[in-house]
Amino acid sequence: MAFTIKNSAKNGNSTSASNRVEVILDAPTAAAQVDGEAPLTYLNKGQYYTLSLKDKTNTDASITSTVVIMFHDENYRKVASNYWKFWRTQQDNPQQARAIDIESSKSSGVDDIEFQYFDRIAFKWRGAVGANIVIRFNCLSTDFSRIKGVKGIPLRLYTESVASDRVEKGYCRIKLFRDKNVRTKMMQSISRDSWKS
Amino acid sequence: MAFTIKNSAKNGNSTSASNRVEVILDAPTAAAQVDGEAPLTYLNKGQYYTLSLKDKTNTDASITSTVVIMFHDENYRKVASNYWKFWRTQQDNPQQARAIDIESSKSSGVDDIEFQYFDRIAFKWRGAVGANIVIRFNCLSTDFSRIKGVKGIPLRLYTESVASDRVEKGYCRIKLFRDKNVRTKMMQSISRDSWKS
DNA sequence: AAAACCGGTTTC
DNA sequence: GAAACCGGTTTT
Repeated sequence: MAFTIKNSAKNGNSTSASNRVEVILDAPTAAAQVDGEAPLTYLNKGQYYTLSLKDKTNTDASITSTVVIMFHDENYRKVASNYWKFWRTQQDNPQQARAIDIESSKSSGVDDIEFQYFDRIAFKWRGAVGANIVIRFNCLSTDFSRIKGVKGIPLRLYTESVASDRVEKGYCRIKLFRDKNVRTKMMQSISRDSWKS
Repeated sequence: MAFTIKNSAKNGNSTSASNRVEVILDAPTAAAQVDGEAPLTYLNKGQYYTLSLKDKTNTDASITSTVVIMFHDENYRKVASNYWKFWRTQQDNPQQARAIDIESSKSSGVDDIEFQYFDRIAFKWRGAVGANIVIRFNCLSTDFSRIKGVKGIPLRLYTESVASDRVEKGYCRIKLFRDKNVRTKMMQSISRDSWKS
């Protein structure tokens, strides 16, 4: 029952009119709401999700991509280091805690995976082949405060791909929940094209 | 709309059949439930409550009483220090954090108030006069775990009074909530005699 | 897997 | 002050 959130052609501040790299988050249980804001995809902490990358031009070149988990709202991003610092203290092993992980054995088409930072994964792939990475998140949208009973903070799954000296950016607005299962409570409708460039 | 929870004659392991010291918790908004367990009184963190002490024999002697906030269940009391240690780390000033406080200016008939420990108050009063102490709790029943969504731990308001070389003990099962207002949600019935000796 | 529970928070 | 919201937890 997989369903995909596609990289839409809708453009933000990119210099080119169309995107060469297409990113798709395969979120089996995700749904999206419209609050008048960006669509929201619900994901579960610890669960595996596949992120597919394709070069629409099929050029046989090496592309370097970085996948980052960050706060969606600008106000939160301004003081992100404080939130992550708090998150870190709540983890079992603050030193080696990672907010996002890649499952190499389930991923394909990727090379030179780097875990330089706790909040991102960098890797290379070939445009003619494409890449499928299986990722997992180790944080909850409610992990950034000890206050009980409050709404979780919307996060952003952000990608940056460098192909032929050109940088393409894209992101998806997500919320991370605790449940291992589908969070049926708030499932409402299925939306596409929530991946923005 | 004050209502009182009286020190019942019901006896546990006291050596005497009746109690000389009567303790009454004046809990304006409290209610009690019967789970087949001890009655439970709901209190609000930060709110003032009056505890009255009387010498039923009206003897004009000095009585030393101690009021303690502790865990009601034995299993929790066994590892109480761990819970309180955690609670302490969550407080603004772990060093001088107190779980229970007395408002001296509103209290009457008390002398030599001692704050030797964070979880108790000791003081002297005269049997012929009685004492009214106004106390306040600085902890929540949910403060002993960072897990969100779980039930709060039942606590115990415990008193120990020394009069004429005789020690009288009593307690009341309570739960401390956040609300500054009445927690009408779970108010069900009014019960008396929930103060056990 | 679904529904109820829990209690702090927010809204009305 | 009452009711709805929120999401982690527990129960069924």
